[in-house]
Amino acid sequence: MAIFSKTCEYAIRAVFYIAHKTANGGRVGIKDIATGIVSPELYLAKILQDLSRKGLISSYKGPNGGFFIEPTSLSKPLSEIVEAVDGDSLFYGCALGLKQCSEVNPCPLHNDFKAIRDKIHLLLNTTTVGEFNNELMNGLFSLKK
Amino acid sequence: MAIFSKTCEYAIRAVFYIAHKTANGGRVGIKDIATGIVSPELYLAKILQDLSRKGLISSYKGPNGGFFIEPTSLSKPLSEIVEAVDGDSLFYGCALGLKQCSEVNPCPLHNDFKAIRDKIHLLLNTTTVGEFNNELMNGLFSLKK
DNA sequence: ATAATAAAAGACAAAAGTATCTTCTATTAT
DNA sequence: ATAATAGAAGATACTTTTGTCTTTTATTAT
Ligand code: FES
Ligand code: FES
Repeated sequence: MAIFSKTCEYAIRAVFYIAHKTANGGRVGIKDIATGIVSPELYLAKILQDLSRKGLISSYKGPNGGFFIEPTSLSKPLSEIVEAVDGDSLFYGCALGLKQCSEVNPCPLHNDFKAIRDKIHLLLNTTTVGEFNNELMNGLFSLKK
Repeated sequence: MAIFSKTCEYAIRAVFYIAHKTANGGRVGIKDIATGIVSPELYLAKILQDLSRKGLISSYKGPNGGFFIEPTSLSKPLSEIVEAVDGDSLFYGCALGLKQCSEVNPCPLHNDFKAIRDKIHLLLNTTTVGEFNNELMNGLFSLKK
C-alpha cells in the first residue's frame, strides 16, 4: 500500500505543478498540468475542481484561463491538500484499524505508531505548497510518473 | 487513507491474537480468532490460509485443530506480515506515486519522506510477532475493532 | 469406520476507487 | 459574435478491494 491514494498523489503533484508555474503570475490549463505530471486529464479535472471548490487552488474561466495559486495560498501547508482528498485518518486513525485510536484502549502498535504518525503530520504541516518552486523550476525535482 | 490495507490490519491483529493465545501451546480456531479481533470470519480465513502457505503462521487440521505460531516464529518481525499482504511499496515506494523512488530523479517530498519511510520500516522490522503477548494476556492492549 | 472438526479452494458478489465520455453552462479575451 | 477555457453534472466502465457462499480435503477422537 502506498501512503496516499492515487487521487491524492495526483492532487499533490498537480498543486506543486500549478504553484511553480504560476508563482510569478499567469495561469496554467488542465491539459498542460495533466501532461506535466503525467495523469489522466479528465480524472485530474475532477480532482482540481474539487480542490478549487474547497478554496485550495484558484481558477479562471475563458481564454487564457486556467488554474493558478494565490500568492497567499503558496504558504498553505500540504496537509490541507491531503486532508481534503484522503481525509485525516492518516493523522489520527489507528494503525490496526480500531474504530478509535485512544490512549485508554490502544492497539499494540499505538505508542510507536503515534510517534510516526505525528512525524508525518508535522512534515505535511510544515511543508508548504510553494516550498519547492525554485527546485522545480531548476528541474531538481520531478513530478512526472 | 489508512497506512495499511484492511486486509493487512486483519492480518496483523490476527497474528497478534494467535501468538498470545498459543504461546504456551495449543491451537486456536478460526471462529475464535474472528470473534477475538472482530473481523469477517470467512474473509479472515482466506488471509490466514495465505499467511500459513507463506509459513508465517502454522495450522493443524482435525478435531482440536486450528492455527498456532511456532515458538521460533514468535520472534519474526512484523514487517514480514506486512510485506506478505501489502507488498513493500510502503517501505520503498515514492510518496507521490512516481514509478521509481530514486535519488537521481526524486519527487519534492523524497528527502523528508524517505526518513519517515525508514522509521516505519525500522519499527516493523524491530517489532516481533510475539512481542506483546504479556500485555495482550493482561488486557493492556486491544485487538477488537 | 464414522463422525466431528477445521483447513483449503474456487466461484461469486458487493463496494470502493480509478478512469473515461458526453453534454451543458458560465465566463472572458478577441 | 466567436472562440477558448473552466465549471458542473451524469452516465458508464474498469479495476481492486473486501466480503460471502459452497464444496472439497485432511485430520483425528471415538
Ligand atoms: S490505537 Fe492503534 S494507533 Fe492508537
Ligand atoms: S522519489 Fe518520491 S519518495 Fe523518493
